[in-house]
Amino acid sequence: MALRLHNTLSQQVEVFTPSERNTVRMYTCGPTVYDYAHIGNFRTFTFVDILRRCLRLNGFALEHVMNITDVDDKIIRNAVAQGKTLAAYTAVYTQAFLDDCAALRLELPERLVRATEHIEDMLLAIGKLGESRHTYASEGSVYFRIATFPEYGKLSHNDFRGNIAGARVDVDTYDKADARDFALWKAAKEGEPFWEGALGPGRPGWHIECSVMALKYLGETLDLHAGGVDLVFPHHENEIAQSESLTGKPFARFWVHAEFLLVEGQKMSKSLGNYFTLRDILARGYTPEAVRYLLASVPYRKSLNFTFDGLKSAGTAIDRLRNFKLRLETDRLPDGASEVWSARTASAQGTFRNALDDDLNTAEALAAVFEYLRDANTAMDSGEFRAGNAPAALDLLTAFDAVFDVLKPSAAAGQWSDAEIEALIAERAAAKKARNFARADQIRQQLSDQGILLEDTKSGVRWKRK
RNA sequence: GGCGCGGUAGCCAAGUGGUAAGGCAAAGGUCUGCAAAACCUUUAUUCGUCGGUUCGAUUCCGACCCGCGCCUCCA
Repeated sequence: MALRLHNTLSQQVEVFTPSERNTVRMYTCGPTVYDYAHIGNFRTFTFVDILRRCLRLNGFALEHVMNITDVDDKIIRNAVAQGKTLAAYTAVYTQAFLDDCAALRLELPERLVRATEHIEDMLLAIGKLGESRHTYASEGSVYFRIATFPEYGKLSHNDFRGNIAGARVDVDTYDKADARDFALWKAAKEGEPFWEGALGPGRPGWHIECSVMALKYLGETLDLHAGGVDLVFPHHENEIAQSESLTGKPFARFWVHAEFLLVEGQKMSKSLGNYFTLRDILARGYTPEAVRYLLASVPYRKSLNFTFDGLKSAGTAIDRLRNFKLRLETDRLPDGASEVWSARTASAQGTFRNALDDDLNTAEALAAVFEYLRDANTAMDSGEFRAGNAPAALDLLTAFDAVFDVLKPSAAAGQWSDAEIEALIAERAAAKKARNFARADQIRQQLSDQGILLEDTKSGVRWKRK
């Protein structure tokens, strides 16, 4: 079954394949590094990560570019207020973003690009757009003239031929010819950092950076472009207008957008006190894996209700998966292999993969794994599941973790070495044999204090870090 | 007002024109020196509301109600 994705352009779920050979050329919108990224941002970035992994699971190679927007109004405002250079200011939040991504196990794109390192490219592109009469200058700024791009609105499915009834209009509309026009180059204001160029002192508008960097590294027509739904309009619509005006070719074949995240059923906002960064959540004692699991478990096209209850239950679900894996690795199972279970495992793999292929239906993929897990546990209890079935079952978990990536615990909680732990376990076994349960429990407690949990099973003692 | 998404058990959530996956929570049970792990049973006659089509609708159509997003910077 081939991978299918919802394409915002067609508003349909379509079979996805790269246009050439086997490599997917994709671009996703990255963060504006004016502050720590919040949990809503990470919903989208987690979706992109899941998308990457599913593309790879389908045998595609990736050529993925993501931008870091390191120049914009807020950055300039904050940097100036703090008396820092743009570079010094954005370095802090860029690093914080990368750290957060690492904590959430988000793969980095093949190429991470910064807006400020492509100013020349942007100036060139704006110049070219000028030559083809897609731009006009006003009070030192340069704008893109939407009227020159008749297809404007094809992504957001808005019909802009009439008035924009009810739409609020930008305060600086007065220097634009049309409310829809957007800035390609913004004239520098007093005291602001700026770049010097053919267009006069200023800085690039937001939309142009994505077009320029995508075209530069990925060519005229991308296979896939992704981001959050809120970017559909105007950001991606504007990218299309610029890019297609430059190249005359379709900018991207697939546009894929992740829905919004709510917190406790409400939209996240600083005034409601439900605005969280990853750091805020980890500081409350939740693990990055639980956050990742929760963000990944709701299919990307459905808005995700982020709750602390949900985070807790994600943690419990992960524990159950880890326990299952540990059991597969440590239980002494009867020799041989059950044909029934060989078939059952293969079927679970198939269901898992098909669910992901179906527009990244992570909820259904998880259901396939849990259903299998429950039945396999039962079969292990009854002796029906045999040693020869374990490798395939572990393969299923490997496939699962290639996408969800939550099985390996993040923090090495215990300071003790494996050898020290094993020694204590041996001592406890001896104590138990001598029916010295007080000493046995003492050792259990001692290990527990170090974050080590012992489990007595039919196959012997096994331990894990909590 | 325009465009888009959604309303399924206590919470999260999948899904199909043929009679409701999965996770978490809760209760009871099995196993167990203790603990952990694991499993079993129970928890939606019902899928926002009202109509329509159909032998049959949660699933299709229409209307309405509610929530959310975008239309200005925004994941």
